[in-house]
Amino acid sequence: MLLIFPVKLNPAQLERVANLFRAFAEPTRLAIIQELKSGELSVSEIVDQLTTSQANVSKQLKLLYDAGLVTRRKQATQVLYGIAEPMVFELCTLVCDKLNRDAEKPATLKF
Amino acid sequence: MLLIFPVKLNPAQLERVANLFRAFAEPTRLAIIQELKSGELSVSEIVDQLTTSQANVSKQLKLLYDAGLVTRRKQATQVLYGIAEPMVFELCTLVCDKLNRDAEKPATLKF
DNA sequence: TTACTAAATAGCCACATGGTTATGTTTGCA
DNA sequence: TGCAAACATAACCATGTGGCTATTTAGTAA
Repeated sequence: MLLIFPVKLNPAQLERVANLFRAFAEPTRLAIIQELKSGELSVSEIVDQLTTSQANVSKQLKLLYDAGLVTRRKQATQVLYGIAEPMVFELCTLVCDKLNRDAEKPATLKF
Repeated sequence: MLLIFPVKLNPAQLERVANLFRAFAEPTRLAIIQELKSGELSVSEIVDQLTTSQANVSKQLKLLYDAGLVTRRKQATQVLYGIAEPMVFELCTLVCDKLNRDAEKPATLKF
């Protein structure tokens, strides 16, 4: 049952696609992804870089993990997380490029 | 102020990126995008293809329009919408590819 | 004008979820 | 044992929003 976008996806398939996009649809999770860009980090290392609680970071990491976007690896008392899919960066780059194109257009064009 | 993902985005920039992803994070909006894949459609043509109300389709189209993802063009009494960004298809393709890769792995791998 | 169609908007509700605080659970070390 | 550190989880709250129905607005035709 291949999911090929040029072909119409059924509701269940659309739901799965939407769920994956939803993982990227929160600033905190994007911030976590950014931190993991240069390699694995422990939960507390991530917490130190963000401005939210440890509980929230763990919660969002679980969501990213369940979505298959990050890897999880125990090392002594720590848990190291990393990016599981290079696709993650492609997605973010595409979106950033789009936002940059928009920013180049003068907003006052509409009169 | 270029948004380059390899560089750390500030909170406001992350918010903008998240907002764009959020536009893709609902099955109904993805279904609309799917319908527009092969070209412009009027609102009622879209409504005919989906299983939701005209009011909801208009609402979601406005959201997509505000996000800069679709174009809007009046023609007589109708309003034609189309895809504004080829990037839209690239994003959906990347996500579908990822889901396909996941589907190929036997789910019973975890024991 | 009146009537009809197309689309947008308003108001409302139910649900999902990001964030918090508090508590568990596991591991390493004194 | 006991304690502390690192994460995970639970319970809760406030907010956002997808969807609905009802209404409004705009364009067309009679």
